Amino acid sequence: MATIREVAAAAGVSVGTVSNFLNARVTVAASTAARIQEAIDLLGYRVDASARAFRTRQTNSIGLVVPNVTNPYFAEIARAVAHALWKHGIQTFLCDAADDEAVEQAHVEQLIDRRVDGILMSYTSEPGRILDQVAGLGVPIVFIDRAVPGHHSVETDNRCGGALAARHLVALGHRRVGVLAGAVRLPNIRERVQGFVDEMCANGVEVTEGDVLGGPQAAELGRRVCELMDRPSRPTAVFATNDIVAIGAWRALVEIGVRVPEQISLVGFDDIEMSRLTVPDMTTIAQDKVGIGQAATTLLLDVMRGRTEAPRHVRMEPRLLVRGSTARAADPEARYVAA
Amino acid sequence: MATIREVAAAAGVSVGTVSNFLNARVTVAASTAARIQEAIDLLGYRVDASARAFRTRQTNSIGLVVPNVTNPYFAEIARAVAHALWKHGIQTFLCDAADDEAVEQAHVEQLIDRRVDGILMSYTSEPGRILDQVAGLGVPIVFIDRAVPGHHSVETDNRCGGALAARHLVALGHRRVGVLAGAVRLPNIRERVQGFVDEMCANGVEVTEGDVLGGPQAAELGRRVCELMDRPSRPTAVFATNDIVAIGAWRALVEIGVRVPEQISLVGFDDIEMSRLTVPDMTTIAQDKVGIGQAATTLLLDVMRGRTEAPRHVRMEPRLLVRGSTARAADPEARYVAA
DNA sequence: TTGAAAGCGCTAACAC
DNA sequence: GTGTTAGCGCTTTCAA
Repeated sequence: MATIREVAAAAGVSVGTVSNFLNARVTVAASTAARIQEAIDLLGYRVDASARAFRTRQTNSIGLVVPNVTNPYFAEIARAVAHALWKHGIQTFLCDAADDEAVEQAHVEQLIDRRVDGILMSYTSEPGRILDQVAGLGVPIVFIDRAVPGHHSVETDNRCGGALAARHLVALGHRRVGVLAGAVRLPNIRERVQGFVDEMCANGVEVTEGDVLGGPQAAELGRRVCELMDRPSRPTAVFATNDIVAIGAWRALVEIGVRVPEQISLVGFDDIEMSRLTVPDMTTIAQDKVGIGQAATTLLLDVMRGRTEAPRHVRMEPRLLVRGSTARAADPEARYVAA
Repeated sequence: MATIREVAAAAGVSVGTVSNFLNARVTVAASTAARIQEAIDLLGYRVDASARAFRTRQTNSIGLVVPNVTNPYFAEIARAVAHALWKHGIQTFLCDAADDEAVEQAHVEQLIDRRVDGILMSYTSEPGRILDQVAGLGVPIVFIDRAVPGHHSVETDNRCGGALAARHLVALGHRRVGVLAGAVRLPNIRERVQGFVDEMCANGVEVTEGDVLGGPQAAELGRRVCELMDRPSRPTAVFATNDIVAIGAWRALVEIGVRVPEQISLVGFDDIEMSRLTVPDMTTIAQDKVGIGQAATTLLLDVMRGRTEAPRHVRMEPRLLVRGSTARAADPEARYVAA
C-alpha cells in the first residue's frame, strides 16, 4: 500500500505539501494540487488512519458498549448512534457485553487501550470500576439509558414511563396488577417500577412486593407471568419493563388459555418492532431510540471538545402507545371464579 | 497517560526490556519483571494499541459488516463472531449498513483506512466494487451468508434449507404454495427459493412466478401475503425466506381472519428467538448462527495467517424445526369456497 | 506556497 | 538478559 512519501515523490513535491493537501488546512496551489491528486489516483493511495491516529493522538473513533445487541432496542440505539457519529467522520466500535460483566469490563479496557476519543455506554454491571478507569484517565463518557450521578447521561424519563403505564391501566379500571420487573439492580428498571408503583398508589391501588417479579430481563421472565396468575389476588393487568418480557408473558398467557386483553391486559416498554407484530399488538411505552442516539452523540461530541463541564442529564419523554393488548378490566370476581 | 519510556525510567531499565516484558517474547529476569510490573501499576500504564498497531502494521482488529443489525439473525452472528475473535485477542468493528449501499461502501473504505487485519461481510449491495478494493489490496475477506465465486465464504446450505421446507409441506399434503422471497438479488435468497421450488417440482407441485413475491426483506413483505391469498390458486402454505417476513405474514393473516395453521401453513427461515414466541410458534429452517460465526472466524484467521490459498466455501447444514405453524393441508376446494 | 526535519510510542534487530 | 537505536507514516513547526 502506497505511503504519503511515495505520493510526494510521484508528484514531485514534499511530504509536507501532500499532507497539507490531504488535510486542506493550508491552501495548496491549484497546479500542485492537481499533480498530487493524480499521483494519489495513480498509486491508489489511501491515508493510513492508524498512523494518523498515532501521530495526532486522535483516533476519530468512539466505543459504544451495550449489554445485549440481540435486543432490538439496543440494536436500534446502536444504529442511530453509529449513523450520527458517522456524519462527523467518527467510527463506532460497537461492543456487545452479552450480559456478561467480565466481557463488559474487557471491552472498556480494550477501548481505552485503543485510545478511542470517547465512550458511550449502557452498562450491565455496576459502573464503579469502569468509572474509576475511564474518569481517572479523562476519557469522555456518556451513559445511555442509565443515569450515573456525577456523569453525563441520556435516558428516557423512566419514572414517567412507569407512571404512564399505571395511569393507562387505572383508567381502564384495573385495581389488581402485577409487574415483570427484570433486572432491578439497574436504575432505569427500578425507576420504571417505582414510577408505576407510585402512580398506582396515588390512585389508591396498592402494589406489594409479591406483585413484582425480578430476574434476567428476557422472554423467560415473561413466562413467569403464570406465577403472578397463581396468586390469590390474581392481577387483571401486568406491566413488563421491556417488550421482550411482555411478549414472553403474552406467549405464556395464550398458552395457558388466558386471553389478552379480554382476561388480562399487558403493557410493555421500548416499542421494538416486534411489539407491533404480535396479535393483538402490544400496548407499550415507547422510547425515542433515534432521539436518544442522537442526543447521546451530540452530548459526547460536546464533552470531547471540552465544551461541557458540569454533568448533564438529558431526559427524553416516553410516549404511551395504546394498542391491542390492553382493555377494560373485567369483573375481577367473575374471572377469579372462572379460572 | 504514561508511556513505555516512563515505565522504563521508573523501573530503572531500558524501553526494550519493558517491551520484552510486555510482549513476553524474550524472557525477562524475575526481579526485573517485578520492578517493571511495579512501575506499570504505579503509573497506571496501559499499552497504546494505536502506536503498537502503527509499528507492527497489525491492528488486531477486524471489521464485520452486516446489512442490518436490527435483524436478530445478524445480531446473533455478530455476537458469535465478536466472541470467537475476542478469544484470539482481536476486536471486532461491527458495522451496520442499515440496508444502504452507500453506507456499506463507506464502511468498507473506512475499515481499509483503519488497516483492519481482515473483513467479515454479509453484503447488501453488489459486491463488485468492494471486491475490487479489498482483493486488490490483499485484505483478507470472508463472506458470511453469501457465497462469492473466487472468495472464501461461510453459509448455510440454502438450497437444502429451501428443499427441507418444501419436503415438509409436501409431506403434509400441500399442493398449492406461495413464497415470500424478499431480496431475490441476493444469492442466498435465490438459492432458498430455488431449493424450495425444485423440491416442490420434484414432488409434482408446480410453483409459478406469480406464486413468488419479492421485495425488501422485512415484516412489510410478510403483510403482502394477502396478495397471495387473493390469487385464484390460493395457497394452503407459504414459505418465507426469513423469520421476520414469516412473522409479518402471520400477523397479516390473523388480522384478516385466516387461521394458522388450520387454514394456512407457514414456514420461516433463520430461527430467531421471536419465531419461538409467536402463537403458534413458527416452523422454521434453523441456521446455526453460532456455528457460522465460529466457522467464519476460524476461516478468516487462517486466511490472515496465509494458511489458505484456494477459496474455501464452508457450508453449514440447516435444520427443519417443526413447530406449530404448519399442519396438514385442509381440503383445498372446501377452503376456497369458504373464503 | 513549499520544503526540511523532528518526533509521536512502540517493536525488533543487533550488540553487549 | 538487557541496552541501544532505527524507523513505522504521518503531522506540524519553522524556515525559506
